[in-house]
Amino acid sequence: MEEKNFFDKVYEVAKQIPYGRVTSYGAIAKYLGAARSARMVGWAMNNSLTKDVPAHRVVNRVGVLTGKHHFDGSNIMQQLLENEGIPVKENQIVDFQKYFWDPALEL
DNA sequence: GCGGTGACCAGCG
DNA sequence: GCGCTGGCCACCG
Repeated sequence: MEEKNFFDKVYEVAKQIPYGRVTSYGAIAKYLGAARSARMVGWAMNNSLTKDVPAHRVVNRVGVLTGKHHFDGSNIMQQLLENEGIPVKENQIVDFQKYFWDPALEL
């Protein structure tokens, strides 16, 4: 029961991302105990797009909206982040480290 | 049932 | 200092 798959864990963590905060694939992967599996985290986000998971709050380790291309429009991901008070410039989050939320650190 | 792929990250040359 | 390769697990064809 508690032993969910990697995907399910990613969904749970992504859902726990607080408002106005962002995290990285590596942070989630590391929290799950597999920092080297960050690739799969991104793939999980791809499936999370059809779920209630705020995938727009998840970016790479440098704060770049790598997955924006997977959203409906082109700047949808950026609009969502700015709507939460997170400044985004050139598909990159400004002061990313300031808004960075580490699940392994706060959970 | 098997092989390839995927929104990445970190180490090594 | 920069560039490339390896690694991890689940889903798609």
